[in-house]
Amino acid sequence: MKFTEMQFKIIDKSIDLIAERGIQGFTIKNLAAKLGLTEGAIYRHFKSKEEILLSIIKIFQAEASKTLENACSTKYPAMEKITKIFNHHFNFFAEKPSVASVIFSESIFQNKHSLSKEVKKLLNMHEEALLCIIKSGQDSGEIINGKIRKEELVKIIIGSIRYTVTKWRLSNFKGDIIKEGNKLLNTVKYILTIKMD
Amino acid sequence: MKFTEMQFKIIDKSIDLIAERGIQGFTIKNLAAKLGLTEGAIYRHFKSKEEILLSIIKIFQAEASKTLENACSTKYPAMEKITKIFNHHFNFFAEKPSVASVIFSESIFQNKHSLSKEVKKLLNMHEEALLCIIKSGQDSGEIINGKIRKEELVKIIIGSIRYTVTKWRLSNFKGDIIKEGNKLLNTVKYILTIKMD
Amino acid sequence: MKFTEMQFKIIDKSIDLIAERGIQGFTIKNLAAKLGLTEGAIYRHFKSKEEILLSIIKIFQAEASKTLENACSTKYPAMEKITKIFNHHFNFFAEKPSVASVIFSESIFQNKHSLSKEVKKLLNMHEEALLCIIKSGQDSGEIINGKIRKEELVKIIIGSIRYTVTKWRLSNFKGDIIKEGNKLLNTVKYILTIKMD
Amino acid sequence: MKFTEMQFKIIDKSIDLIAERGIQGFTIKNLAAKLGLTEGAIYRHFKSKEEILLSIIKIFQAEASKTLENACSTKYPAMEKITKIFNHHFNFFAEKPSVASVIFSESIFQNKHSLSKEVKKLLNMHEEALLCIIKSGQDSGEIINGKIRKEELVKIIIGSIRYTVTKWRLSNFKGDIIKEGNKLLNTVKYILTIKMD
DNA sequence: GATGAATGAGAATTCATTCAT
DNA sequence: GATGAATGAATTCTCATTCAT
Repeated sequence: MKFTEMQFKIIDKSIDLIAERGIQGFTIKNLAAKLGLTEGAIYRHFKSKEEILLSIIKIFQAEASKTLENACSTKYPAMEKITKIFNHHFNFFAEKPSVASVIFSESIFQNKHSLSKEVKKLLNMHEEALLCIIKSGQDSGEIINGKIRKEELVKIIIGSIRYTVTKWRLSNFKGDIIKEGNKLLNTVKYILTIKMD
Repeated sequence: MKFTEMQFKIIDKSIDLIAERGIQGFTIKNLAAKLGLTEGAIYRHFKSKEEILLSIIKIFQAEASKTLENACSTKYPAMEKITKIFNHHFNFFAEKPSVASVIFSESIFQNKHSLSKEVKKLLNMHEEALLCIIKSGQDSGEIINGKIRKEELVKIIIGSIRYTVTKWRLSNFKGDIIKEGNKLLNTVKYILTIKMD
Repeated sequence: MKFTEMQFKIIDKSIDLIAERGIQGFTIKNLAAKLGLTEGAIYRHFKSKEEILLSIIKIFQAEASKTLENACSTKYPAMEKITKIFNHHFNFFAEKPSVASVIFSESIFQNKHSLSKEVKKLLNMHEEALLCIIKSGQDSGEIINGKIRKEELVKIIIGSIRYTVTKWRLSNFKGDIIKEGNKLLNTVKYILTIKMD
Repeated sequence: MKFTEMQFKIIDKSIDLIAERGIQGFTIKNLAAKLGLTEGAIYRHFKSKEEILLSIIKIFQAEASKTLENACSTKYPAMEKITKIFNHHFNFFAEKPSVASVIFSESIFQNKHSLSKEVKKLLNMHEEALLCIIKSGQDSGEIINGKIRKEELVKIIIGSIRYTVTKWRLSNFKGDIIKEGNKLLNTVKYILTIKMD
């Protein structure tokens, strides 16, 4: 997946546009206006609108794999790894709120099979990374909560992150999302390390 | 908010249609076909497409308020209340998977301010009910986890429910969502009742 | 041309509606709303929308022929007859401004041949009556202006009345149209009676 | 108000279309057919149907101001100016009968406030030019009719022109409108120069 | 690479009219 | 007489895409 500079620009503006006006506002006309181009020009860089959407997901995937790839294999303590993931995500959203608007809106990509397939892949990447981290933490004795299955922990972690960001988005990005992320991180850490009776 | 029989039918088919084909597939033409009517006929029952979407949210709200209204005021134990909410939701989704496709897809309604306003209201209703239940549980000593702020608990509970359902939807409703709900419920119960050190 | 009470009511409201919203706002739906009826009900009284328009012209024609019929045959002085016509018209418009909006808007009826034919008839009725009056006035020596052909006088009289009313309408019926009518009448009288050199 | 060549073409055909079939026949579909284009193509040149109508009036205004602008300021005799105006208008209508169908049909533009506002402006332009000419003629002694107020003279002149053209239009442009215009001009000249007693 | 114009399909909505009740 | 629901055609406008220049 190599993109030209112009393609990156188009993807970027597409994300902004979707964030602002929803999938229904994501039209070639609107996109061209945002880019200061004519509609035809966009087709020099992408052969269809669907390909732009696909590229958005691919970018997200690439971004995610950069962060997650070594998530499990490295030897850092599990808690440190989780902290890193939290920080990375919330910092990223704080910097690019429009991404936050798009990345958790799977319904946007629901239309075409080719798109929703990739969305699922993206979701699974995160799940697997988290699962692996938790497992390694359990193995090392760092995560001592044994009553809760790791699959449930993953649901809770990903779910609460998603919901926190979704709420932030629905409030038009009011409030400090990084602070919110930290609060959530502490809670998650606490849950992961509570002693069994 | 009183709806005629026909309006209910239209709303119902609209939810199905959105579930199947996304908002982009939610066209008056498709809807009319699903209803076995002509396009014009729909406008005798709703004055615009937006009004149909609004009505969907209103129905969700009405449904929610029926379940949540007494959530806090009644004297049942908090755990019982939470169990009830979990059961109600997951049973509902199991019965009407298309609702699950729509209700957590806020981006569908992002287009128009009038719609997103109502979506936020719906979200807040659930938050407030849960907050109230947790608070009452904490007051009664039932929920003994004092280290975690109730706002964080709410995020975790709602977030994990939403994510569980979202995943189920993305898998095309494969698997037993009720069983998934129960597993999640147990985890949540466990988290709520862990002793502090 | 006999109309039932309800038909009169429909015609009346139709004129109002056209006056308010133009021909394009003259829809069965709007008309039904104005009448406090359903759309279907109107078809009990008129078999088509075109028939309503036709009836409007017929009413205008009937009204006109009542005023003009004896215009020429009676023995009153020409000036008195003209005064009467002026007064009658301007009083009528003052009372029913919406008629003023419709009666000089031939383009409204331009659509269908059956309509525009009747409009022409209405116009001719007025022309002939005036022509006849002027001729009788010239014969009796009352109208002494011999340099101007009576056809030109008719154009001037009808044209200036129409224009006066059109301007009044475009100003949203502001100002005293009866006073305007009197000023115009005096001018016309003056023109009709100026001595040749 | 600069128009592209294509915009001019569209405006031109729009005038023709309205002349032929009334505003109710002035549909984008009909217009596109007349232009040999698809409906969508029109929207590359005008952003709405209303904008086309607005442009028609603007063109009329521009045309009028070209003719009227110097109407008063130049030093030619008043009669000559009036003659010029008459000739210009009647020649124009003779050449483009469809314009005659549209320009005096204010009710066509009655629908939208933005349109009727401009129609009034157009009317006022003509009134003011004529008023100014008559005043200058009275000052110079050329127009010696002192008994008739200049406002009434304007009504008579404009009204009779309008009516003459309207009748010609209703007769489907039969007869020689230029000859009609000349007859009217002579009459007007006569009225303007009759001696007071 | 980009523009401007065009296309053809399809969007939401409105319309006059019909008809069973 | 009137209602409410429906129809089918038409309306304005938008869309993704194409292509000559």
